[in-house]
Amino acid sequence: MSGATIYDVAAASGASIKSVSRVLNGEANVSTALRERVLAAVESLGYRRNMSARGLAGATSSIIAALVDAQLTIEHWRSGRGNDYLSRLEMGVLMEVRRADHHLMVELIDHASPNLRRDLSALLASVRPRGVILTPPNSDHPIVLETLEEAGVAYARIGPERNLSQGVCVAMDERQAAFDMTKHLIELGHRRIGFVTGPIAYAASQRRLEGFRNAMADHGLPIMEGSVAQGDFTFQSGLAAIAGFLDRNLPLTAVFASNDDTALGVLQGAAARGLRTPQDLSIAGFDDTPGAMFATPSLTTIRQPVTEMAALAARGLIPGYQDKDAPASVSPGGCLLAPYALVVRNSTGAVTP
Amino acid sequence: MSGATIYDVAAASGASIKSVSRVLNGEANVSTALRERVLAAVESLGYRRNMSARGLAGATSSIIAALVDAQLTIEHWRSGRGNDYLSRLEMGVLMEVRRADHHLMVELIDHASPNLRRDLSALLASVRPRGVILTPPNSDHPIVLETLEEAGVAYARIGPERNLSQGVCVAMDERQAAFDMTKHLIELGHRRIGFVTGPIAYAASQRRLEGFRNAMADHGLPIMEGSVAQGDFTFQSGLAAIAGFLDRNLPLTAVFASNDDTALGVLQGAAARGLRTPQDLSIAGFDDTPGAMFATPSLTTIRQPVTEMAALAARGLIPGYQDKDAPASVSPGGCLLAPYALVVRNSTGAVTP
DNA sequence: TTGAAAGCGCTAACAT
DNA sequence: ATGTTAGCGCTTTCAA
Repeated sequence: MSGATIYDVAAASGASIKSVSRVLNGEANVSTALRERVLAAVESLGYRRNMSARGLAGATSSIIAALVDAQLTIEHWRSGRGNDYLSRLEMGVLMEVRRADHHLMVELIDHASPNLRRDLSALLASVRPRGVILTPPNSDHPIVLETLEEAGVAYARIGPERNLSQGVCVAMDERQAAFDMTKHLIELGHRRIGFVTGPIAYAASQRRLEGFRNAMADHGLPIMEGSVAQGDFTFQSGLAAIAGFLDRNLPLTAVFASNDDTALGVLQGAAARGLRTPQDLSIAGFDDTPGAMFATPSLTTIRQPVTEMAALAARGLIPGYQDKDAPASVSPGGCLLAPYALVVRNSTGAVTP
Repeated sequence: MSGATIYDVAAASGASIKSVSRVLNGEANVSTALRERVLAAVESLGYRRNMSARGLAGATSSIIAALVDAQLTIEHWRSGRGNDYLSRLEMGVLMEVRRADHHLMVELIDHASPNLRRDLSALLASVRPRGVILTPPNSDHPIVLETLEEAGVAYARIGPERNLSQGVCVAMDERQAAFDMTKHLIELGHRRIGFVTGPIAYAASQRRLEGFRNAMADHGLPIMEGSVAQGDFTFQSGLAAIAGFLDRNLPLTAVFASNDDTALGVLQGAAARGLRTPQDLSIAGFDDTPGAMFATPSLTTIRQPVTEMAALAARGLIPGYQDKDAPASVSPGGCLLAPYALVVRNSTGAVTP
């Protein structure tokens, strides 16, 4: 039952193992009759291809590896901040992978290690994954990309910054999303809007800032001196940013933070200084992490389509799965674009004069 | 470089492939001289055993599979609640797995599917994992356990309820933790404490309630009529529970919810009715999810050692790794026990008469 | 203590 | 359109 091999299927269906293999892999040149006999045998024997044997005989295994940054992950874990990004990513990969009889493997890689190249190529040699999924900031890591190229392993990059045509590129329109959020605030009557950036190392930080700037410019609004604070995607940096704004008596009516953790920091910092949200200060975030929904007030934010991006990535890595569903839209650079959403909750409101 | 095989290592060290294999697997009967020559060759060639070949030739692969419940996971994802449990679990497995040259695979299984047995045994036949990690409620799922036994695959159960000696059992002392939290509230002067339970399907729900009851009894405190509300681990059920308490004018000074999501619901519901926390109502949770830290006020809770439990589970599944570190404590039932922690934050305070 | 040889269950060339 | 055969890189007998 559980130990049926391709030979058993061949025997039961009166075909050769090669024909069985053809059917299983959806190759051409199989008569309908044979295909059906084979499929029937597969079903009745409960046959499943042995993953190890496939991996050993073929050029790659049936594994999609998510390369997760060790430092970042451990830091997330230590801080108690959680890692919502990772679980949403996995969700997307898992949904695709199961349909194609593939598997998800999670691997930690340390992008700052001096042994990065050695460790990564050892991993690739040992596992020989069908494809690898890279998340920021590894999506743009030169050594990682180089090692992958050398090993001839297919890879998908989520939210990459440069050389968008290298590998499968999947992204969301960060700039447009930040533009939309800023526009949302402006339409609520806000004119003096503060912004808290993300860390410089992340390409997304820059895009989000651009979207903010563009929206302000498009509506003829100036960006006040000192109203753009440098943050680093942490709660702490949100606390620091709002403290800075208030200490300098900037007459802001809204603050747009580059991610939710930061926005939550702004929210708490503002509350600590006696400001009510949204009456005295509207606050917007970016990402739509779980905390956004449960905050008081709940946070207006951009839902980042992590799951959808991961699904597109996985689909792009598994041959024969690209276009089974509606084709995704594509950016000028050639990236597959997943749709974000502006989620309006209770932390933003009309400006009260 | 990346394609070195065991034959290359054998040639470079002047040994047979069997000797190389012996060294790699830490088997006995290898002279020190030979071992060192082999190790040197391994190092200089950058050799790593091919995962697929190992899996094909041996009885099991070098994969630890985390069996994640599909329904639960998809539901978490849909609701935007996040899945902190999963990422903490993976963290623990990943830390152990890399030291033993093993890998983490994440698989979705649907515990409510009529095809559960078939799907699971197909998975096991295909992957042949070194071991499988089960989380609640699958830790006690009879079909899952049966299928695993039949397939002869080792498994670890996290937080199981029954037959604790079956498989590797890993847990925390839920009852004692709930006892400690209740005691914390009592020591702050609270005498009228409400409790919100978890879903009946979870063994932990019952344990936590017992801990609460025991602590109340130990301190000679009665449990007021109607002060134990049925919840289901969701934010909504917290909202409902506090609404129920308040509608019936129960003079509670504190509420202990069975998990953080529920506690956050209680917190928000209480605030909506004009109660300040902790001045008017102290609120305690359980789990220490990311939301607990960022809530306003931040939530007093029990830090569930998910990562540590997962690490113990992984260690228990990889032969030769059991006792490399300090041995874990063991419960009467034979479970490995990971240490929880009472995290006192700002949602609990002394009762104000 | 060491080694030779036989598979594990597939895929991939190469027939037919 | 179908089948034969030779590996893939290990672990596992079995010998020496």
